[in-house]
Amino acid sequence: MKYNFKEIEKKWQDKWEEDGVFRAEETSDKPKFYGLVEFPYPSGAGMHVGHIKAYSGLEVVSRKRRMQGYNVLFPIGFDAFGLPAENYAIKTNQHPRVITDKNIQHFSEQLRRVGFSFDWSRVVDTTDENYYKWTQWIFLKLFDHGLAYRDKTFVNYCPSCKVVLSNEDSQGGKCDICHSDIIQKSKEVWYLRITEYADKLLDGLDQVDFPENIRAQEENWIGKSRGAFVNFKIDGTDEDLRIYTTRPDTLFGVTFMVIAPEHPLIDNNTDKITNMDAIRAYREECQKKSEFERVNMVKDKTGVKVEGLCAVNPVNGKKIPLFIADYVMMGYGTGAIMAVPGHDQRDYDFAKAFGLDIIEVIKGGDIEKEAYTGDGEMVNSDFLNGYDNKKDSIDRMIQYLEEKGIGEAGVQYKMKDWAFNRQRYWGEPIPIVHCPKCGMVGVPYEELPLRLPEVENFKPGEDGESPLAKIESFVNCKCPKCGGDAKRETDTMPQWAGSSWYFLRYTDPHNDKAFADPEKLKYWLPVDWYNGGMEHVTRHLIYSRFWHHFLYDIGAVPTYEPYAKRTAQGMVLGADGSKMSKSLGNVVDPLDVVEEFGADTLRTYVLFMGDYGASSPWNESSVRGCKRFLERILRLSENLGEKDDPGLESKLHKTIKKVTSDIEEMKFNTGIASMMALMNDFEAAGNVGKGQFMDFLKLLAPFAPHLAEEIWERLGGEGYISLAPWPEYDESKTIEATVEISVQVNGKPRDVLRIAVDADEAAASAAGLALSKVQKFVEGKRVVKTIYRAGKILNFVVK
RNA sequence: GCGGCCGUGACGGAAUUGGCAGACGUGCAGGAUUUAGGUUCCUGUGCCUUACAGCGUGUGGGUUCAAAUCCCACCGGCCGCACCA
Repeated sequence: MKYNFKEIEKKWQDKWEEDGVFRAEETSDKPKFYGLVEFPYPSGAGMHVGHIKAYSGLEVVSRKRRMQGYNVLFPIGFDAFGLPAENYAIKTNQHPRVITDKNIQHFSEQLRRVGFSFDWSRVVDTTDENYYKWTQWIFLKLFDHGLAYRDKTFVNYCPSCKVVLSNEDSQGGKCDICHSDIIQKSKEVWYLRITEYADKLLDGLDQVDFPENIRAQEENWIGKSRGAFVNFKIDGTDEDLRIYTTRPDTLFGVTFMVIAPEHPLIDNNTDKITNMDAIRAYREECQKKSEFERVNMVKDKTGVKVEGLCAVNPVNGKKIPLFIADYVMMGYGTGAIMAVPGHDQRDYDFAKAFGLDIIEVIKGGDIEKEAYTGDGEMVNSDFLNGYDNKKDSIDRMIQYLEEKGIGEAGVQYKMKDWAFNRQRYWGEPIPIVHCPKCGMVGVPYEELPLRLPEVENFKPGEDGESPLAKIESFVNCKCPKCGGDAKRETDTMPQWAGSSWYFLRYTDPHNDKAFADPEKLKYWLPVDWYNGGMEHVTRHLIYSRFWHHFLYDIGAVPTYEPYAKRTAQGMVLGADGSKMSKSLGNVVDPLDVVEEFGADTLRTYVLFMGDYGASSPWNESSVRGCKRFLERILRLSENLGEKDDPGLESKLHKTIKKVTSDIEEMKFNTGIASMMALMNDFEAAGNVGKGQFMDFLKLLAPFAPHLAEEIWERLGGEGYISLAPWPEYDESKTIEATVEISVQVNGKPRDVLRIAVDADEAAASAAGLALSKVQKFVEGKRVVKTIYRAGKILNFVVK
């Protein structure tokens, strides 16, 4: 019979839907499995084959777990707030709601046609007011606990999108949405105090199963360092210049100090500084430079000496010059450093450029040539002389600083507080009222959701002002506290708000009394396995862990960490090996593949194409190869024997074992390969039993479920194969009675020997020596040693 | 600079407690069936060879009976962060 995948796929998708086959059970005695994939942003472009690969991994795991008797929650939803929909709305003069609904519908249809086993009764949409009500609720909780605040500082601003971006959203100085250059702008915006959770976010990594690269990337992003704060006196003033250093051991090597161009020390001492003109000129230069040149990472050190002020090294009373330079950032530490040119390459470069002293305080390098950043014995360092810099000197120095009251141990983080705002329409309104009398007041919880008002024009204001600011009926309100006239906050939340807690909502998506029933949270959490993209590690993943830790602290969720295990899929590249993009014209539309080859082929191919965690290029011939595999299965199903072939028994059991473990390890490619190999054996044997074949079919079911259901039904299988018990393997049957082992002479393979797995050395050795190909190399020589590993190898060492 | 990782046929990729390198798929070559084939089936396919042998996992060393796998040095590539004090 012809492989009519269109008919088969439609038929089973409809049946699954009708019977609610993939609905998670509310109460169950089964063990639970919560598998989570990153819900998509429903763009106008529709789904990408990358989405298919991203979801197929846990799709297969979830299907297998169902067959293994788990109560599985495998949900899907839509992260639908965001700029693309809004920009499209502006362009086409439609409401973002209309566009978003259309896109969600389109995405849902595509996902259904691939046959994903999502529980469609639990779909969440972050733009639904019944959902964002709770996003606002969590924000208010953060606000009530002092973790949401406003501050006027320099912010990352995208002039093209006209929005303020967080550090996470402007990595590399580029806007994450449109890739324009980011500029620094002084503006008062909302922040979430994620830095308060830096240590908890680090500690939590010890409780979860994250791969090393993800863990390292998060640690790196949080960027914790240990060191000391030291106060340097500014000569002739009563001001202290406070610095942070990770190298208090080198304090005797300080020969100058550098502060960031924006450092307030300058503005506080304009009367004493004698070269303010030069300093102002340099400050301007730096502001202009930051956009273009900082991306290119200029190595040349520039700066200006601050004339009229000088600093005093607190450990030896030496007067040292002070500079402003843009290699020191206002945003890290205290915006000021002690410069140790002998042992820091940047300070060294600066010292060379400005002709400053370089003192060696650690032996081991040649400071005539370059800074020595290694470890060694202290010199020129008074009470530290002779000690090891690392082992003893850091602690001794910190102790000294603390005793004298001139400094103390401290830690710093690279991570900054989360700039939490967008000056746009299509986002959750921030539920805060600005009252002239009471200050910032949260919208009362019972008044949530604070709905997005209808507006005529979604365009943002020229100076980064939200479109909501123009809606007087929205802006003007009464203060919830005092009842007086007040104004609403008009910024909306960033894209990442809704996704920071969506996995909680899936446990109880229709609850209108709470974001989820505590009992249901207790049952389903933590997410057992979360798969998503590497690009979200320093954004969504860290943000949602932060929210979850906070919710845990206020008793709103039962687990400290939200995700027990995290994995990441690799990208699907274009056939030319480059990233799929419209401009390169190498984009593959998953629906085209479904039309031409079928959903089962697509699903099998995206998992077969390579290592799941790695990127690999699309290859249509290989897609065809996967389809051939499925066709062969269908053909063989029409030609089965009633009795099982005993010769295939061990091959079948080996394959069951392999596929069972490969799915858990996300080694889908080798799992599929082993099923292909079994099919080859089946065809070669020619008399596969129906029972054997049906076991094989169950292995196939998570990958190609439509075809598996169809054949299952034709063969008289009971119920849905999707819910049939996963085949068990018998360990004893995976071991064949005889094996082929390599027979080597001096480590070189010379022949193979079929022998009983448990043959002893004497028997193996005798049989091995009898082989003519082995004889040839042993003849006339003396066997000095025989190495035999049962079932693996036989090696004769001869002389 | 810091952190994570990789280097295997024409291609995607297997093989990692060290034990027959190249599973599986693609591609290619030859053959069969077919009016025809982006069908199906069979055979072959790391390199050099008629064969035997020899050589082969980025390069050079090392450990070992045995190395794609472990160690050292180097070369090349990918990803993330980055003048982070």
